[in-house]
Amino acid sequence: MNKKQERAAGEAPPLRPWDLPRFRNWLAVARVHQLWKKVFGEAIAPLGIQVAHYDVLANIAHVPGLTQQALAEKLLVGRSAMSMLLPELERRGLIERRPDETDRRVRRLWLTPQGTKLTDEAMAIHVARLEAMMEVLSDTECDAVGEMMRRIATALAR
Amino acid sequence: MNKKQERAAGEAPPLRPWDLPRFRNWLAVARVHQLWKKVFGEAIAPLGIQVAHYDVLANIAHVPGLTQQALAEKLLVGRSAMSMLLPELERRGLIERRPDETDRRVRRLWLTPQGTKLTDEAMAIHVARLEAMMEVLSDTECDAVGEMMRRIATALAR
DNA sequence: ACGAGTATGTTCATCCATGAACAAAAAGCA
DNA sequence: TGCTTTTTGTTCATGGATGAACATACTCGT
Repeated sequence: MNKKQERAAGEAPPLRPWDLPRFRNWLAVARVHQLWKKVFGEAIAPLGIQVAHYDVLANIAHVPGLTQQALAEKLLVGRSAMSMLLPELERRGLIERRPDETDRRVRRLWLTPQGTKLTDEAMAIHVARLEAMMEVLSDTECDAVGEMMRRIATALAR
Repeated sequence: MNKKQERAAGEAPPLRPWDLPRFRNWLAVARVHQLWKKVFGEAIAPLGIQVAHYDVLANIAHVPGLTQQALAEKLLVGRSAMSMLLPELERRGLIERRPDETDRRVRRLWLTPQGTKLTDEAMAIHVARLEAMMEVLSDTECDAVGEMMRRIATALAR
């Protein structure tokens, strides 16, 4: 007997994502990503910052003198989000926005000593938690995941 | 010569996430997830729904009669988010909220015929896009990713 | 059966992110 | 040089998600 409900002739049965093995696998990816954001957010909350703040600080630490535009692209958010977020970090003395010397439109981002200190602490928490999470994968497994994800990313951004 | 900046003796050099291979690999995971959400959101926009709506509809299609609580847990959001979202879907005639017969607190969720039709269309788009995205992985590769992600998820939810 | 504790759903104030509209500055082009 | 187009950043109205406080209803232990 057919487990599916009756359906008029010629009408294709609806495709359900849960029927596909690929979907179940993708679901696991999405779930891990969501869980990580929650776990990491709670881990850095004691420092008085949120994940969005950390992403900004860490990227400035990685590429000092970044422009707001470049930062927004890295973070896959709109420029306006930076215009809302950065003044807060500046007010708290964590970052500095200095005008570019040749292009008067752009404001380049730098960490203050205080911001550097906080970012170092946050990054330490970050790497510790990340290592703990990825501990269940061997190095080769982890690299394999990264390689496949990069393959997917380039396919998606076509 | 040491590329790192001078540092007082006894002070550990700060750990930067970008130094770790595992971080680069994880970054690829996060990037793919963000990209997917954007791409899929644009794909179902013509149907007049957003990803959050789709997640609700698809989960009701998968488990008809779901409670709001169970749905919120599946989606990793708070119960209040459902209280805000579901009335809108009900107003548009896509879902129905019927009280449970024995427990008068819970409201169980069902798709209307109209909602079923829309969800079928959305799920078709979903699986098509998903297959297109995962096309660059072989079946065994895809399964391997899923298995590793499930391993990480259980480690995270400890 | 009674009361304390627990579970479900709603409301509300608040916070973030978005995207359109805008101003200022730079780049391209005749 | 002038004029248009593009780029960078800001402002603002909007919408979505959150978590605390609340009301209602169920459960468990006695």
